[in-house]
Amino acid sequence: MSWRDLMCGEPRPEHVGQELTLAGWASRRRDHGGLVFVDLRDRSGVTQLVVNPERSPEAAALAGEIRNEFVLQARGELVARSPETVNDRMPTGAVELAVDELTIVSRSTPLPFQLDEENVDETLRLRYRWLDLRRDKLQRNIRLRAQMVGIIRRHMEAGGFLDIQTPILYKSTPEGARDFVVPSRLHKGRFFALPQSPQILKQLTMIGGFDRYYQIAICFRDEDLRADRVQEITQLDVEMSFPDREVLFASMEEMFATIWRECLDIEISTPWPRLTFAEVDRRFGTDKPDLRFGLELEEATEATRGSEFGVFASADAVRFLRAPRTFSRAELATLEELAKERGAKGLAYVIRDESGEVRSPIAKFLSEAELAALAPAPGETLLFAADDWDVTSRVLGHLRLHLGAELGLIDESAFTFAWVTDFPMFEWDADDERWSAVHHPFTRPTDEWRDRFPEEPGAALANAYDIIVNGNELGGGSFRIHEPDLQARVFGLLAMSEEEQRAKFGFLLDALAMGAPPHGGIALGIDRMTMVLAGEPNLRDVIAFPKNQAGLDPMSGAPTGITDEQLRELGLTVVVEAPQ
RNA sequence: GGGGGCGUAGUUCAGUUGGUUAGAACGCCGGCCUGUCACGCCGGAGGUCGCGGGUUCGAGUCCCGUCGCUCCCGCCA
Repeated sequence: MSWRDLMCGEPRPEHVGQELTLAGWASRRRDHGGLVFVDLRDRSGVTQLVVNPERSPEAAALAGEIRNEFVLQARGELVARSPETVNDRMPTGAVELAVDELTIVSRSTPLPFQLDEENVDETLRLRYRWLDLRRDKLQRNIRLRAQMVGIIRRHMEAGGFLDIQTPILYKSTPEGARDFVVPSRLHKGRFFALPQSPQILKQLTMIGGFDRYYQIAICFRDEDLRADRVQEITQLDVEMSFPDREVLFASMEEMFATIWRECLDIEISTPWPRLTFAEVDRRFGTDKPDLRFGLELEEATEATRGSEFGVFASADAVRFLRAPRTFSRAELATLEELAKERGAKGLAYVIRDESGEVRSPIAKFLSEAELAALAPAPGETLLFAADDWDVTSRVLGHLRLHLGAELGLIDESAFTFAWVTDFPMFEWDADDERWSAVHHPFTRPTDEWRDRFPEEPGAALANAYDIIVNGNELGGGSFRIHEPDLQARVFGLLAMSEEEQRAKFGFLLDALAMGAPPHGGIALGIDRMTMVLAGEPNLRDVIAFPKNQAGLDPMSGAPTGITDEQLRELGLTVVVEAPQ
């Protein structure tokens, strides 16, 4: 006898009259004393079993023992339900299995939480993840992810990209995020690092002659977590030799269009808009703007240069949002809190109410000319940030998102993709008093800046790009440096001595010196893509076995201590006592 | 490293200005029930109110500390 003839979600009227065996979990039992109904569930759906003592006394006797999440196998005849008992809410609601033979394959202890309960404490869900995974939402998310990965692989293979694996045990490059390190038993006192990205290795595959590479790679970063950030992320890593930006962009756009079409039945329009970093920073105050709504930042630095309001007159930048309504005192206080959270010292505002009256604590400082330049229309509120440019971007960019949601400006059904290009090469690290790479130190400057980036590092632009959608960054990439002298100059600007360059990246410089083709690529976050695709606010709900926000696994207890014997073998001493 | 929120039955929650024996729903256990589909009805068990200390005649409730989770800031080339 076969294990089952159909999945639980499959029986339809055309199967009526067939003898079938179904197997799955008892998601619900309704015991009428005589008749017993069981909702039998597997990954495909649910079919109702009817156990009738007149049809099978043995099955009826056993049915009384069924509890939630028992695994059952049932053989019987698929019958049509009488019209008044058809359940329109389920796909299999017109039929049911009249059970002749029932087997309790596997029993379950009472569950720590119910599978149809919402808002169950996440720690509990993670501890019993095998149960959590049976819930509809997790089933849907994990399946969606697998479907998406399948599409990605087919797309990359069709484009001639070769799937090449790179090592998980690799070299620590303490630049950027903190490394996860792994001690070496064979070489005591030495450590591998888990890759933060296969960046250098994929460049080496180009130098190694595979001119199109892709990999679905796991990358590790030992940093604190967030709802949308975990320590091990899965990314689609792509690299090509003799790269053509149009080819790469078009390929990615087509891939996303296919994913959205096949997974959501949604057509996304291509090609996507391309915006420079300078433009999105100016208009939206962020490098990953949500383009589903307007409410763009406006600038008043010049208009208020001579203002009697000292804060405006002396600030590097005075910028504002023009919100299409008025706010109460309490609402303004909330907005000011949000602004201060992002580093603002305060939040000045100008309200012109419907009657044309201007209400503002700073109105008395503003001249007629200044007010005229700002031009608040009746029913509008202007919200100001005055500080250095980056602070005004951060504050107003954040307020813009808050107001977009609050004022209902966002079309929740829309997916607005875009490319952001021309990122700065470098940013000044005030703590370390040196330049650091915005993207990574292998990123190529634009042709315009190729030879003169050291003259004005803060203004130099990189040939780098990000994919954004609805305020999320899904990934980014760049063209890389393939000339050893240019690479050494960039390392040099990053305050890396020649010895340091040799120690950390000597092998890359050597490789670049032996016939490196021009190359470039992109990396996309699979987890975040799934999150956007599934409409999930929490990254952990699109990962089968995630860790919690503290980076712990409540299911297995990892990370755990290791035995003294293991420590001895590794040549390690632990100086911190692990808590119980 | 810092800030906000939460912590009461197996689960999700309620619990008034501090006041009798801490409640509800679901789940669990027992019983009844042949057309339910969140089945229904009757009965029952189940609590160190996260933990420690304090104030008080009296603390789930107020105060202090601590632990855990979660969200955010820093951090994440």
